[in-house]
Amino acid sequence: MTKAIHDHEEGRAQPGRVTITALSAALGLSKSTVSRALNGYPDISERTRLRVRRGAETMGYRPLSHAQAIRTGRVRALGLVVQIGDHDAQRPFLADFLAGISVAASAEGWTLTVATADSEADAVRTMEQLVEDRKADGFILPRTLSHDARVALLRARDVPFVMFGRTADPEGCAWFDMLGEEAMRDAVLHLAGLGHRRIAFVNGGTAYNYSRLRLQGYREGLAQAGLPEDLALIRGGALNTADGTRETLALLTLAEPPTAVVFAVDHAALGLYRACAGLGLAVGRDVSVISYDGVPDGAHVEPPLSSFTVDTRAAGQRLAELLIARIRGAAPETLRETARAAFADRGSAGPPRLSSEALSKRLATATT
Amino acid sequence: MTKAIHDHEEGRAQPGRVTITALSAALGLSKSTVSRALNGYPDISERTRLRVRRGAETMGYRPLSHAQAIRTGRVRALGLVVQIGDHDAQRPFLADFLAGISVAASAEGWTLTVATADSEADAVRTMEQLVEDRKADGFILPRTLSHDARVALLRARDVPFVMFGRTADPEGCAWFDMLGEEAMRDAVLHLAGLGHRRIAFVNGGTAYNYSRLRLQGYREGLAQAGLPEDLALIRGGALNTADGTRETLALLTLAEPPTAVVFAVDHAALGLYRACAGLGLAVGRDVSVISYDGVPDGAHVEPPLSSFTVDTRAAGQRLAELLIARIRGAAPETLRETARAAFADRGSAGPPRLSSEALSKRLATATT
DNA sequence: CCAATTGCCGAAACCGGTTTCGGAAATGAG
DNA sequence: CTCATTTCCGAAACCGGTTTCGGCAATTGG
Repeated sequence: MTKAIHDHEEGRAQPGRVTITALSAALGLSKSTVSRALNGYPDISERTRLRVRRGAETMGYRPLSHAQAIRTGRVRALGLVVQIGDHDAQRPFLADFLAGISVAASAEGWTLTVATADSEADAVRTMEQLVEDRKADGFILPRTLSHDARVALLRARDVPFVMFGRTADPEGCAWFDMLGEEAMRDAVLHLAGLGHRRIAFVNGGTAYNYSRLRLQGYREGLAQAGLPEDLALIRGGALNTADGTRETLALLTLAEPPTAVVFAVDHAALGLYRACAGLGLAVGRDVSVISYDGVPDGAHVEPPLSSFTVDTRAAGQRLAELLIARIRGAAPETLRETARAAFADRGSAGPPRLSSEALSKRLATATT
Repeated sequence: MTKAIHDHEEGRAQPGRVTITALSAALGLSKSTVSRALNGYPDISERTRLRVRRGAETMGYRPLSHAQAIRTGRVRALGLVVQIGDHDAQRPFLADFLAGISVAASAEGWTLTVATADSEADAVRTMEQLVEDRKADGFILPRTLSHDARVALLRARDVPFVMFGRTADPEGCAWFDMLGEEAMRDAVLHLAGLGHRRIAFVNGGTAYNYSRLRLQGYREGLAQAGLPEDLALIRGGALNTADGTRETLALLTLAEPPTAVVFAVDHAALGLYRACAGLGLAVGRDVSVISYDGVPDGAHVEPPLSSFTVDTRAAGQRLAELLIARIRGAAPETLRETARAAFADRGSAGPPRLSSEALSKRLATATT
């Protein structure tokens, strides 16, 4: 009679599960002793602790995280809010990123709660919900902005988080990041070493913090190579192939066009291929290009795109490990790591066949 | 003194949260009455139920799912185990798929628990863990196989699930699926209508259930167009661009090559572009192609790939809705839906410029 | 040798919900 | 008007854990 509207066959405790009560009974101990033994309280003798551990092992006892959560407030879940349509470059990485997080999380018995959002404001709202409903104990923040509303929220609410990327104000922030600036610097040095004198730079989205750093790396490279900085050769806001094509055309129609271009984003670099194809230029010979990300598509163009590749899976894994440490109480200052991107030299960068002047002349005749 | 090893500042009930006890006190009712009122029990008067609803609304009461779960066994979370490295085609869809699921789930106050696996066996193990730890109340199964170990597990454990795709044995299965067979049939009819007489088919992975259906659709198209079936024109196992290039070359070097090719998978179809480029053939003129999936990359080749596009986001959304209904007790037989893929005619399929014989002859001269 | 600690564990309260059970009041039948 | 049903709600048990509190035994200090 007294029955919920939506009734399934559920509701009763499942038979197989061994609870802490069953375990304590089997061991002849009280629930509280078992609980404290397993959670590392100091007022349990080493002998008992060991006995409890072994008993739990053999009986296959696994505490239900949501039963623990009711008292502790922690559900042993990491949170990730993915911003959709943010920019296309994010997508190919997602599966690998998730794989890395998932592997690190499950190694510690944690899980991953994923939500999506279609704007930064929406992301903040979504995270707020997840925190409110205690669906995650902390968050991984991909694509950190220079001034990030998500960081502000989490700081205010005192929710643990780890950024994939660094930020302007490091106060209370933990992070893992790739050294994009070093990659850009090395790209310039590599091209300069091949003999290029006019090396352009096409940056990604300006709001992202990485853009600032990569531009800085490009400049550092020029300086170390003893090359002058030409503002006409620095462009930005290129996130996808169409953007890349546009920026390439703008660069090549300059009075003194570059003979090599460094891109901050692979997908934009792929646009250079299309621009060159339209102009009858050979990539890697007439125009050289080096980029950053290591997207799979880059291997399928001709010549394959030379790029600093990021191990997204490893990044996800490390981020999850850092976040778990953070949730367990480690100070954010001790949880800051960076890694280098590996240069995959695949042939899109070679010695300049034409000088800037010759290139300019050839383009003038080609387009008329 | 008595303190856990890893102590953060957490542990106490957060101040802002309004519990069911607080709500019931404010209403002058008992906890049990409030609980039953909100959960639709019939032994609560309509007047009281309304009063409770309003009170909950104004006080901002939101039950903690994990507190409910301790008794009900349900955590209001959907589960998704993504198979990594399964095949590349899956990746670009992932973000949209997640977005769809996420949106439908959060509309009902549910969340999404994601894990990854690198094989089917691993996926089964992972799902078992999630069920065991009650991290998900049910699962969405992407990429259904004809004989799926995941289905066997979930059936045995009586865990609700919904498939993205159909399966050989529909017993107890709910699903949402795209009518790939109709798309393949229509592709053949479209090409036949343009004048093509020799139309090849390159299928995807044979283990997937969709492959069986799409092949069937191709055959149906031939039959309806009154064209003979030539086994030499039917190939399979092409999942990525390299596969597609290989299969295209195999087809074009036949004594009687096809003038048009239908692909079951966009990424494989992109391989045809590379094969044609190598052979000096113009896609859409010398060789026509129609494919299936609607991946973004298809829009960036020349001419853009004509493809039956799948609205992955909508699929994810519908799947989540179906799964929630299933978890709430709806019979699986009532939760089976299909949708058509929309044909995006972008120019890679045109009337045959060369006959099969002429094409063969031209290829013979080109390669020597 | 006695008092004060210390080490170790059990009893019980608690977390925030759900569900069972029983009883008072209202309703209907005779 | 009485008695049997309903209708509707409260008290209390319960879910599976964690944490507080207190007590007994063994140790230490003087």
